[in-house]
Amino acid sequence: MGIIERKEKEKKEMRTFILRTAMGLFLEEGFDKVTIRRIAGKIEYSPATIYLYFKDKGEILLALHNEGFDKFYKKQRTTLSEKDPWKRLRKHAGAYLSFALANPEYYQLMFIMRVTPEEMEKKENYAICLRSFEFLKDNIQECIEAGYLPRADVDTASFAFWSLIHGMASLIIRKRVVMVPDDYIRPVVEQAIDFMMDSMNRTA
Amino acid sequence: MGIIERKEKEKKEMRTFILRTAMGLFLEEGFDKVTIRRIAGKIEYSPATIYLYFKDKGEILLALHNEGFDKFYKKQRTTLSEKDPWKRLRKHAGAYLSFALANPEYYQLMFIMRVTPEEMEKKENYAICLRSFEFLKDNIQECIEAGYLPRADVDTASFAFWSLIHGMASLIIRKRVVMVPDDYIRPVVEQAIDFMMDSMNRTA
Amino acid sequence: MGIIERKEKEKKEMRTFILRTAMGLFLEEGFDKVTIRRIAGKIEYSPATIYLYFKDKGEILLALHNEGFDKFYKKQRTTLSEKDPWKRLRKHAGAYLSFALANPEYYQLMFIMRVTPEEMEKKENYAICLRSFEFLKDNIQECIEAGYLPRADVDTASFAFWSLIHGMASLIIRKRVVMVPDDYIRPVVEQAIDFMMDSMNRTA
Amino acid sequence: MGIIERKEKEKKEMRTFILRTAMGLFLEEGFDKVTIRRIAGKIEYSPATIYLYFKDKGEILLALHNEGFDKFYKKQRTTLSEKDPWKRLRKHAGAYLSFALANPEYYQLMFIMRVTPEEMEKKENYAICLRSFEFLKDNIQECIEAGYLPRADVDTASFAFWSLIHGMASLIIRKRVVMVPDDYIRPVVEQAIDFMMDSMNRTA
DNA sequence: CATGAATGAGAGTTCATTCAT
DNA sequence: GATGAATGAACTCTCATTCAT
Repeated sequence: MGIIERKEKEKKEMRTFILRTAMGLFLEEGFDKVTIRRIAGKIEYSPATIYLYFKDKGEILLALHNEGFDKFYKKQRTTLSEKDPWKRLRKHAGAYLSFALANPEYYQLMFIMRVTPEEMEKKENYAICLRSFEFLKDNIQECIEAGYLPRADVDTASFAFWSLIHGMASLIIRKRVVMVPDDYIRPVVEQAIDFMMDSMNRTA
Repeated sequence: MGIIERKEKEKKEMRTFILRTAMGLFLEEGFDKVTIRRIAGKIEYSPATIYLYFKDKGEILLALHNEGFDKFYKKQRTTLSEKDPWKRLRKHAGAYLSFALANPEYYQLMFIMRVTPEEMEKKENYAICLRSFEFLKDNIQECIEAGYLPRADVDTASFAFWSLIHGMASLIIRKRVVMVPDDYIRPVVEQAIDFMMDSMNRTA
Repeated sequence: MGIIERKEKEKKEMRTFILRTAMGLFLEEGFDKVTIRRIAGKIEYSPATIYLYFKDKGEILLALHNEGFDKFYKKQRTTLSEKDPWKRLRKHAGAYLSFALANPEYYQLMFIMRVTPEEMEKKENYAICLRSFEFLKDNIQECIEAGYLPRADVDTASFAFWSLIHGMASLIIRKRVVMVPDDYIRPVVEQAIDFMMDSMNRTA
Repeated sequence: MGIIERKEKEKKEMRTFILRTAMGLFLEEGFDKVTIRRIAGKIEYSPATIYLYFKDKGEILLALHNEGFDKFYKKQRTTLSEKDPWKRLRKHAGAYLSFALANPEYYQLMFIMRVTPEEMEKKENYAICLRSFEFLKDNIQECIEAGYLPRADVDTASFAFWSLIHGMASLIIRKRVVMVPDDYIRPVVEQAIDFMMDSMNRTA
């Protein structure tokens, strides 16, 4: 079935093309400049064409959202090179923030944007999100097993840890850290992580 | 001049009425349904009337933003009844989250919404934001002075603490805590705070 | 009837105040920024107050139009100091253009702005306009009688002369003389007048 | 590609349709009744449709402005059939006024309307205007070379001549020639031209 | 005399989406 | 598969004007 396969491949390529363009707009002009018309204009197709590849605008955003989680998960997995779970967790925190600050548009789609009840109540949509959370939780579980984080409950610690780093990421992305000049933000972040992790690790 | 006073009062009431209505729309339908027309429609006035009370849409949002910070600051100050700084900090965290979860629309305007460079980056606008942060910082400074949080730097600890609680609040408001059923969220939050605070407090 | 007189005087003063303010807006911000609201705002009265002194916006513009003609007529009469009718006509041309270029807003109201059929079909409105035209015509009549402008018909010559200077004034005011840099316009104007007048005066 | 051609033709026709409608409104109701909505209403399309053919309102006005200059230039060139430059100049004056009085809306756009600094002061926009002026200037240059207009400077004479005929045209269009009944205006105009041209031509 | 309050009408513009071709 | 053409429904905002007080 070479023909069918090729057709499918072409369809995928077009979808990718559209997504790349949408992302470009996102980056260059901000969220509310991502409109069907603008995407169509940029790829030099008609707006109607977009609808051959995506049901509606929401589907485009969802695809980007999922794409973001894929990229993110890949980034998370790079921490696996570190064998010591505690050091790995530290690395994880750094990688999380690097991802968020380097890809703020993805990060917004993934963790900040309002989700409509319908969209996100479907399991298939947040499964991808859970996968990343589970990855973090596994790391924390290992830390507990290795004796770091004495007395910590894995669910509680995971939620707390995630909240901490998401809190930093989202405050920075949404420009609420007005008390720190832009150039100093990264060191401040690192210190905050170190402080919190030192605190949590009673064995230190 | 009773008349003048009454007129002023009425004007204020109308402003309040508009703000309340905007807030209602915010809650019921989400941010981008908050339009001048819809507000006008809901209060059964003409759109033009809104402009008698507010310069433009930005002014309405800014007013709500500031209103939010006022309410928030009041809530923060209720913690002052607790004299022990460490217990007060714990109370502070609880109050923060209570405010955020009880007033998610305010919270979004205050800490989550994208800010346009011009409008909200003016010092007069984030002064009100800084005031709340300073309040937290003072609490943490007192904790340090009282011997809690040994070796913590006040700026680092303040940023970390804020990030932690903002992280929880914003993940919940934006419905990203899919792994916890709604009814269990509050206890999970409390446990996470306890876990983190216990960790930080080496004297415990 | 001192009271009635004073009342009338006050009414006139207010009208004048409004007109001055309207003219100021005209000058500073251009024609379409002259709105009832803006005038009211500038004089720190309510828009409704304006309507106590003027029937509607048209009446304000008409008043300014007439005011312009008064100023203009005064300027025209300054040429009377010149006894030789030909020299006086030359002076007249210069004075006309000086007025137009120094008071472009008045000039627009007087000679360029579209007039609604109703407004201008009333004799009382263009009587003031005719007066100025008659003044020019008288000057030209005297030129003819003095032997300048041989064979010229006074009506034809008056219309031609007026057209010439109005043409220059309006082209300049409406920025159509793109081939001449702003600084050179006045000399070009003077040369054009001299050229035309020399031509017309066969006795020269 | 017959299809593409036809599509292009249809697009052009629609643009023309819109322009014609705008022009109709201009004539019937005056400049400030020319709104996107009214145009749309008249052609029984939605306002949004207009934007498929024109970027914005300015583009429509600019198109009409340029269209006017094209028509005008064509009219100017009809004078070339006259070989004697002096007779041709006389014909030019007549053609100018005929154009202005037969197409007052075009004339207003071209020579009377206020131009916004940005839009119309761009060279590409007044190039078309200069072309027409140059055509007049060439005619006058030839007159000078042929011995008419002795001692006239070509720039001065061109500006003076243009001012004269524009003066007549704009005074008539803007209804300032209240001293002449409408039916007599054309003859008055012709006499004025004759008078002025006779005057200028010392060889007569 | 003055005005606060209100509005109907309307401006230009943009969007997601549809559908016949 | 692709699109040109179209639109309904919004949007923010401004204006001249009215009228009860």
